[in-house]
Amino acid sequence: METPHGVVETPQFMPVGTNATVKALDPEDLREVGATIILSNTYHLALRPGHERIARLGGLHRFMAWDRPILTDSGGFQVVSLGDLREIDDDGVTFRSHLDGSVQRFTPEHAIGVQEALGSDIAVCLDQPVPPHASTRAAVADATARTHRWAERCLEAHRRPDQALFGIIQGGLEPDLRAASTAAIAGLPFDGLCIGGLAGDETAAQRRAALDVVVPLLADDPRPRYLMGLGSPMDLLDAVDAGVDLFDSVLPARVARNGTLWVPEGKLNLRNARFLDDPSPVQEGCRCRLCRTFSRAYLAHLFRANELLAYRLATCHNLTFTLDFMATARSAIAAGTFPQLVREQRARRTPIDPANDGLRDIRADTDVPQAGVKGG
RNA sequence: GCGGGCGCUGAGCACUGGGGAGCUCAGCAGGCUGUAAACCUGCCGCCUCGCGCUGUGGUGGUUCGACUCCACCCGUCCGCA
Repeated sequence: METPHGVVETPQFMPVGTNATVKALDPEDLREVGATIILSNTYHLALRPGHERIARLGGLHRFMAWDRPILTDSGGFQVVSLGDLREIDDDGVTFRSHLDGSVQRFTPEHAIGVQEALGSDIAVCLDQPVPPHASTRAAVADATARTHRWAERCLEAHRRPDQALFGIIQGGLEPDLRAASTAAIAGLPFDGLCIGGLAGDETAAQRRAALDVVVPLLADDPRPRYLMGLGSPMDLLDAVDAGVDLFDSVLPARVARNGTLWVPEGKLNLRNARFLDDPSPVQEGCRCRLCRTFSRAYLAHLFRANELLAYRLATCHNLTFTLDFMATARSAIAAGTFPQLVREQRARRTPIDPANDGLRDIRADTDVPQAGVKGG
């Protein structure tokens, strides 16, 4: 995928930097973990520090000192995540700011204007995502139709020729609505196609079923397919297998800040007492700055002491793990061994909760041979 | 020696003449998927896990009823001598 700030190999994962920062990391860290493109957020930056200010300061890339590609989310997700603070009508969304309670009006045109001011490589349409389970079919149909109308308005409003614009497919878990939404959005001259409304509380099987509706309809479509919000390794692999090119998620970074570290054998909660005397690295052989230098015992100590370094080191590790995992997938695709990789990884999925992220706690896994997914 | 404060839980602390295992921290686990998330949830006296048992320093007293009020003692802290 080519952008003004560089080429992005796919399938690819985008770390999330909502407030013009991937929490706890600086751009040098981001390069080191292997990020080639990151996501930032229209809604948050419009409220603070303000998109006009960022434009005056030279645009988002210069502002945050990140010279690689940036995709900006439209604020559509905040329609869901700030559910208590907003009202939707056909023209747009009225938010009560989560920062100061002030009233904020978001329309498709405004979302595009903000993103053009930010100067992201890829802008995204304002949409109305539907949580998979909390919605009736009528509500899904309604939100999806509105998303389509807004998509056309976003296209109409979009001016910058140096900025790509992605449309968003909705349709919930209803196969016919998904299919209709795919046709509607793919029928418009977007540069890429987002698949929204997943990565929520649906099961892995339900998500796969939805993807198996969308992707075949795009079989001859060269545009990138971007599943919004997906982030756990096994979920990513399933979605790549289904034919998705691009992902983003707060999960690896948030989970890291909250003490959970991903390793090939499972997940480690570094706040657990059992790591306090563990001199081994979080992941043997990992190239990240945590594993190169520090022990599990040290990281466990940092978390207990609420030391800021814990967040940086843990985030570096989980993002390295995730991005290397994607690199492994790309290599396997290039080598024609991707189906084997998928089989291998599926075999490792925990039998207790197949819908979980496929990472099992290694306490229950010490006698199981490792399949060994290693990136880099 | 005199005066005063305080005594239950790993620590700190609240409320209370009638139903007390209440809060914060620490501790022990779990969760987190287009970030209102360095956050949230559960547990945190004991057991056989049931709305079960025990528990407010000690001894007396007042009261129908005392963790609560009174007296003395013990411990501890502060002030004065």
